[in-house]
Amino acid sequence: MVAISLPDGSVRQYDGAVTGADVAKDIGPGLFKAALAIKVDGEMKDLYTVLDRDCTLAIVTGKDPEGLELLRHDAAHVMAEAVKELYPETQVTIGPAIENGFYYDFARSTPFTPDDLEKIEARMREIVARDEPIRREVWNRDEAVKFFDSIGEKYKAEIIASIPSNEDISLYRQGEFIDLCRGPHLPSTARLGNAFKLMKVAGAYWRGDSRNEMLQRVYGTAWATEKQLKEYLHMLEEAEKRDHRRIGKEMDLFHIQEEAVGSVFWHHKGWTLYRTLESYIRTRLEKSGYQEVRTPQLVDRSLWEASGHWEKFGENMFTIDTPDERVLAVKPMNCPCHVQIFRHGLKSYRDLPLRMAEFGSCHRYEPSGALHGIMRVRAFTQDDAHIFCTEDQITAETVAFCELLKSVYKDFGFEDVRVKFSDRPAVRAGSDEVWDQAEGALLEAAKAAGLETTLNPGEGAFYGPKLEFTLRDAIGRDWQCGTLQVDFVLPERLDASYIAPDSSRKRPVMLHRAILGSFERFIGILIEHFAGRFPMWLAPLQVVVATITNDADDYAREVKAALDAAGLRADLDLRNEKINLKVREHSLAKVPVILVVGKREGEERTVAVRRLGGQQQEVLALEQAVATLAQEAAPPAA
RNA sequence: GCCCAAGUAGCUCAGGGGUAGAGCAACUGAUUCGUAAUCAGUAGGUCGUAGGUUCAAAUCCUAUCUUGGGCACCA
Repeated sequence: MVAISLPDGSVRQYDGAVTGADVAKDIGPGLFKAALAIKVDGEMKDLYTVLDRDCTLAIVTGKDPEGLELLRHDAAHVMAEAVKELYPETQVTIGPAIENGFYYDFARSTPFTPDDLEKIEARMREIVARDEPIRREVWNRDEAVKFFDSIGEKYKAEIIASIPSNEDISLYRQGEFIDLCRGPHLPSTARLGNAFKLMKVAGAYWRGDSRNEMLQRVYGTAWATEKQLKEYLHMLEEAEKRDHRRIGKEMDLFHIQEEAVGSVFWHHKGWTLYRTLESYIRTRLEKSGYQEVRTPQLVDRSLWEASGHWEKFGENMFTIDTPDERVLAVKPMNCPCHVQIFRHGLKSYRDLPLRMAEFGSCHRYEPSGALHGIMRVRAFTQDDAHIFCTEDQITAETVAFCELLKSVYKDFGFEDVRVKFSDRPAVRAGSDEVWDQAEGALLEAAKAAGLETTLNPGEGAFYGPKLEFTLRDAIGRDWQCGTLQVDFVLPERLDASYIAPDSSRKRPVMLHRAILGSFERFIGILIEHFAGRFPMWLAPLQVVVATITNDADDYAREVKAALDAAGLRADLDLRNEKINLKVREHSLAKVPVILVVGKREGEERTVAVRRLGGQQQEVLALEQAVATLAQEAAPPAA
């Protein structure tokens, strides 16, 4: 007897061993049809796994997250099968499920064309229609290596060869195609359905190493239903509409051109946004006990040699040979310069913690392929600061920083921030005791600040662990903005010290920290986050006064003057055009407020307030409207 | 840096060996009009750059730059 407990609490008894498929069929033909796999005692298994002892069982369908992942994984396998049928000389490598879809890396001398993608996709649908059973086989490792070698799949053979030789491995066979895979898989190719689409081809290095050969990666998306697929494609279209590069152009915020690759030309509107952001964060820093400084752009190589940047970061630095035969570097970071200010004059423990902030303009020679709009550039400005403190102060300073960061993000409407904790890398400076303390303090402080962190093992800086705060852009890409790094190394290398209570000289600890990250990236994220419809306080142009007829011109000028006097960023539209056109144009330009004035408003000294996206207007007395708008336009920190 | 794709009017895009096209924007004129497109007319381009093939190149070839999507990178 085999007793199988189902998620609803019921138990089914069977005389002997059954498969998951039998149980599903037993429960109902609808469920059997939808069944993709099973979960036995919490573990994902093939639908046709034999159940010969008591267990808990859940039938997994496309509605379950695990089922969807399975579906995507199978889509990758079906794609590989299609490719092998169409282009037998191609070697297969790996093909996992990823967020929203899947990919498969192929090795072949000629790259796939967009045309090939269509053919592959069509063949995939044929394979689905063929309804090929997908079955698991267990092989001996060495035989599997031999087998894949014999059919010319040297990448597969290499993967299997890296598995310990005493382990058996599982292969999955569907039609003529056989692939190494841990599984589980769908029972047959028909279960994949047709809610998938191949998206793009891209190069990808074998085993993710740029020293290896480049493979052809084909990306696809796959869903449980056609409706979900459609929704996803629609979401991508919407995301494209809020791409910061598109909106930056539409709203006349900035541009980038060939002669200054990786650097932003800020137009007046974009620069207004930039200045608003800068002034906001400056106020926040001042209120949090930071001192703002300004350090040089060009610094002699000797300082970078002393700090270690010349050796560790040299490839990313712009350098200049001067007529007097010196070599200067355009600063890629502010930290060494900040240490110079710290070193200037004797510091006492009473001066600590010393929080030194700079809106430091930095240049880094980023690889050409890394550049991306204004999100990843070669010239950028950080809201950078270094906190010089004692080891005892690390926790308190970290908590205070996290609080400040959360509060700043909240002011922009970012509530769900991903935080990664990067711990000690293999190559590092400092003793294990120091690392224990630094990591412990950082983790404890993150917890105290109410942050949930995911571990990013071995990704810390060579001088200390770090917290990375990431925000997600319109199309799901994560961008690191804020950071906090604990550094015991630079104070040592650049000989920073303070006088302790016992009048001995001690090394301070440096906390490198940024909230926005870079203004360029953060503004890019803001543009996408708000789709260009900025809240009043950030909007480059806050109010447009639009007239209905020229009779209202004089009054409109008065209204504009009142707005100017209240410190609002306002424009005047006196053109001889219909109000419909004016409303349309300023709405498309995403101006938060349009004040419509006609003859009536002039006589009554009122304005008709029309808010972006709103259908109705509100008629207010001029003074009242200006006061209300001025209040709305105040930055959160003021 | 590597793989693929794309660069045509201010913007969005069509054209694919035989004198360069559309819509919107711009400009000119008319229209003075109550909340997302008033009408008419005019002007606008070394087809990314440099070579080559050809009687003839935006179109084919080569190189190069830039952009986009990935990969690698991101102290």
